[in-house]
Amino acid sequence: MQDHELKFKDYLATKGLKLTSPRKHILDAVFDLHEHFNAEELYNRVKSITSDVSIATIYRTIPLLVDAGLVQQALRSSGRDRYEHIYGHPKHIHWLCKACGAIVETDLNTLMGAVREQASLMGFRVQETEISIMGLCWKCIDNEKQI
Amino acid sequence: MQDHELKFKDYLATKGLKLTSPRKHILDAVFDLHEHFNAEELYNRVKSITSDVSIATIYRTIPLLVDAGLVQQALRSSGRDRYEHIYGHPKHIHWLCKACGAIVETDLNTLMGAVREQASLMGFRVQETEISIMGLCWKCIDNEKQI
DNA sequence: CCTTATATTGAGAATCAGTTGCAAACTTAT
DNA sequence: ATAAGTTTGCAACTGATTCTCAATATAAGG
Ligand SMILES: [Mn+2]
Ligand SMILES: [Mn+2]
Ligand SMILES: [Zn+2]
Ligand SMILES: [Zn+2]
Repeated sequence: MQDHELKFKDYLATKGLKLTSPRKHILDAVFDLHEHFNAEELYNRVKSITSDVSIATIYRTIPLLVDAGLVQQALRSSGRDRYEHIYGHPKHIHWLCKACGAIVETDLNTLMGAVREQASLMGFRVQETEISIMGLCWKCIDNEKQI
Repeated sequence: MQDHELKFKDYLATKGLKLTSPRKHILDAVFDLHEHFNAEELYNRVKSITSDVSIATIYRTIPLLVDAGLVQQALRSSGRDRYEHIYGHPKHIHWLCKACGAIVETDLNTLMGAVREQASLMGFRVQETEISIMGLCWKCIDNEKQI
């Protein structure tokens, strides 16, 4: 059994819930997917493996995965909530290019020092940070110059 | 005429649009309101001054204000898009307490140095930054201790 | 003023992501 | 096997936002 499967099972146990087959398939799909995803994309991914799911169960399972610390919300895009798996991944910053839509991720560590400093100053206990920076990626800046 | 009204009018002019009475009332309400607001809250605020608006016009005007650089999206909360006026305000970080829902704002400058450094390393041209930090405020940490 | 072209508005209908009620199917513990 | 509690798919629902459309308003030109 994989690490994240164990963690999900443990989490479910503490809530008196069970690791069922649909939940297992959803979990697998989430960790197979190395991009941000929305509920429907996740649904399609799971369906391509097994018919053993409904979109309702997708919507019901995502909050469980988030609460278990396996998934976090990512940048909402075109009116839909998006997510990404995080267990075993370092926290990161999202850089969104407004021209081409590319999302680049970078490490959060350098910024976290500054965040922690400000947090301790105001007595705030940080649980989650979401840092999104929008602008232009180097490719789109290059294109712009050529015009 | 106030500064932001001029700016809105200029923006509208460049788009061949007009500064009408409903738009003026909405703009005023936005800059009277010194908190984050959603469409309905803004609607109620405008209605308390004049009956000269509909919720449809609120929804139609918000994107104009955003595009004009007078308003920006803030943390979405309980399924509704939230906004805040920004013209003349420094960019800031949002600290959201997950226990009591309080939103504290702090200056962005200390963090911006680190952001810029990382940006120049990757050749990214920053246009907007959204930094949201979720956790517990000092009041809620205090309460927790007493339990 | 009058005319015309264009922009704007409110009202209500439509959309659509996400949620929920429910009855059938499962699980797990007696 | 029985009972108690959990899960699921389906379809109906919800509610924020968007869209349609007919009626008004606006601005420019004559
Ligand atoms: Mn990511
Ligand atoms: Mn703010
Ligand atoms: Zn780009
Ligand atoms: Zn608090």
